[in-house]
Amino acid sequence: MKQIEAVASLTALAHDSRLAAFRLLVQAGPDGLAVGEIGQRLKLPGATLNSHLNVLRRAGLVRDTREGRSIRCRADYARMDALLAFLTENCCGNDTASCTPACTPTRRKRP
Amino acid sequence: MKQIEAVASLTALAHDSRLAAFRLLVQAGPDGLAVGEIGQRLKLPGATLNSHLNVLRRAGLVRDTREGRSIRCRADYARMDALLAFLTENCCGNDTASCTPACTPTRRKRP
DNA sequence: AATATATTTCTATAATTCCGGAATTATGAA
DNA sequence: TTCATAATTCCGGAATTATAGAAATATATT
Repeated sequence: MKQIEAVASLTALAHDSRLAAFRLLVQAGPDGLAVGEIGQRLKLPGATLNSHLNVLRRAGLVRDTREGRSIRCRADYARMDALLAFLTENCCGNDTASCTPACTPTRRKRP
Repeated sequence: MKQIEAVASLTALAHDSRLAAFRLLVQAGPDGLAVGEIGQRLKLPGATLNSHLNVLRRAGLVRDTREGRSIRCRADYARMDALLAFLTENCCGNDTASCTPACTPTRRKRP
């Protein structure tokens, strides 16, 4: 991931409503949520929500597909992971001695 | 980590110069870098750099200690990790079946 | 076709952030 | 104390972003 893309992603997430919307989608999983559903949960006017979703879309963090007259949004996990990797890239100059446990994130357990 | 803290951290990182500075510190490791050193590497005027560092400090992502007339900055790894954890929290509703490998970030291996 | 629902685009106002020169503060050296 | 270096604060104009009403578009239903 390029720095310019990382900044776009971080900018997209750096807002109360957008971060809330993105986390809803992350937690919703592969099924995602319809735009209207997000709006109901966050209690946002349509135009406001849409402009925020557009920021997340441009950043590549949210994808969507039309389903009838609804539009279903999903978090792009690969994009999110690329962003997290970018932040910790070459942490401590890859000197594992000084890097652990200092900058080793506590990660979810793999099943 | 609270949402409001996450937004502050993301806002801090959502800028070209600030992200570059933070990554320099992440990669520098426990020794960190002096303010002036960061300024030289990023070629930023003092006032500009300082205002950016203040944003990172307020967000809790950068700590510093005075050393003589220099001030040495360090990335706060715990804070960074908390932010990454916040983003992926309860991913896919913790349904590991749908969550792997979709939203399992590839992170650095533990040594 | 006519109507209802879902979402988006357009638009304007309000609010916030960015930048860096100049002045100021802090520390160490002569 | 005087001087030099390092870093910070102050300030205000320029640029960007946020918000949401109204109008427009897309799809489904009758």
